[in-house]
Amino acid sequence: MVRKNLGRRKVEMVKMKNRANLQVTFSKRRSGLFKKASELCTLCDAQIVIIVFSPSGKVYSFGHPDVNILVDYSSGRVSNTNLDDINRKPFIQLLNDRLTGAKAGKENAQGNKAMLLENERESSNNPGNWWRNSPAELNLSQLARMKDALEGLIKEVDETAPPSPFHQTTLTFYIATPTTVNGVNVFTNQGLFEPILAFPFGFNIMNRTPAGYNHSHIQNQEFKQAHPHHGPRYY
Amino acid sequence: MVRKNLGRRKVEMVKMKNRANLQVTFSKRRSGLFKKASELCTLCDAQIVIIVFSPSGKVYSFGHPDVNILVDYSSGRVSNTNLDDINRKPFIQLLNDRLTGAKAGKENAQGNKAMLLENERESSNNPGNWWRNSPAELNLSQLARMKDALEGLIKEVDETAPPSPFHQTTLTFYIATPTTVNGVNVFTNQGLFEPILAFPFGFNIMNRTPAGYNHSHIQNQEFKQAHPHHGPRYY
DNA sequence: AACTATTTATAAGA
DNA sequence: TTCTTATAAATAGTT
Repeated sequence: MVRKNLGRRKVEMVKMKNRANLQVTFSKRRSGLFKKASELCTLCDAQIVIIVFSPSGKVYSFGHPDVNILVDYSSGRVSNTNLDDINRKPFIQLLNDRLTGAKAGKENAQGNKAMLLENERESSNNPGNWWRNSPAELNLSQLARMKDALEGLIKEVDETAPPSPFHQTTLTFYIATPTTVNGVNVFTNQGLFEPILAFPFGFNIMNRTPAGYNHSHIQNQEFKQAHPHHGPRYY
Repeated sequence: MVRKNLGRRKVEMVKMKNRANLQVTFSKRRSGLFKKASELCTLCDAQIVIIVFSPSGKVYSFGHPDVNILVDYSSGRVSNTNLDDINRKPFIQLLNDRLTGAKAGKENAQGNKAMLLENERESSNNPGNWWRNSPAELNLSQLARMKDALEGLIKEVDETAPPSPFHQTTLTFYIATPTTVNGVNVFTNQGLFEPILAFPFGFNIMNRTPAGYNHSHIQNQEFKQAHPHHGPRYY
């Protein structure tokens, strides 16, 4: 009987020449890498961050429990893995607080940021705070509002922060993309709009799959028309 | 004939209960993860950063071409992958310049940092600048000096930087560990002492395998006596 | 750290 | 892309 298929073949560890093959291999192996990371997190209770730049400059990331861990360790106490430790309120949480305050102010026309910050814990349980819900619950309108909120936060930070070699005006936000690839839950970012890094990293927020939407959604013609700014590749 | 070995067995995707098993699985799979990343870099010309926190709080990292890429992208132009772009001199390079100057000043008792900074390019070719050599060429005495230099840099940054919510006084440095695990060249960090992140990240530099030394070296009794600050596990 | 029987990943081809 | 298949590679449990 004749073999239909030669099967997997050994591949030499050098840069692939065939561009089409390289693209497909990149995609498969990136997926495999993230799956391995996911398994390591699950089996061994590890916390992992991965950032991958494709040769064409696209950015892919994996984070568990979420990419915010990079910042949560800013206290210098790596061994402290208790993310709920209130004494270790990280930089990013402060940013998110401000975003919460700013956004709530807009929404409710109350505008008292200080008060809203104090009430942060309560307000996070407020159903009006849609941006704290799971990504799957967001619709396109909400995404647009979230983008506004993020841009407002970036502007606010720019205007507030003093000049310093340590300060950069660009903040990068990562919108969690709970995508399922090959039936595997690969991306484990739980946050809704967690920055990858507090330090500027700079890729365009709108080149990501919006939270709550996966690849299939984006392939949808209706989505494409509503979101022409989205490029051809999303995760 | 009797089987010597039951072979690999399927494992349920939940946190492992047995602590000893978890530790060995963590080690094996982390190694595998880094190998996969290394292959993806080689085959597809990708650039990857991985940071892994073990459940016990230890930190392991992988970076190709080096972890500095996180900072090199601070210009916000992710698509520009040309690390040699002289117009995009990153934050970390500035830090390294200062370290170069400070160290050279100490070494040569000349102390004119500004001048040394201007001469940075030349001086990097100076055989006296041992810290620019490949990690394999470093000995323990040099490592100790490097540690001093790094600590000096951190102090200098602390004293110079203005207070800001964006500034933290802790800088974290990663000493490249060109370790070979199971015959696989897993760590590809080329830099000698590249920070993982410009943003504070804070794990103790001396909990890493010193550059130029691998696991076997560290197991050595002589090394242990010279470096009691090194914990039981090094990569 | 080594050993194998297995599971898992994946290169090609469709 | 996504599916299939045969093979390469990773690894769980053992020693």
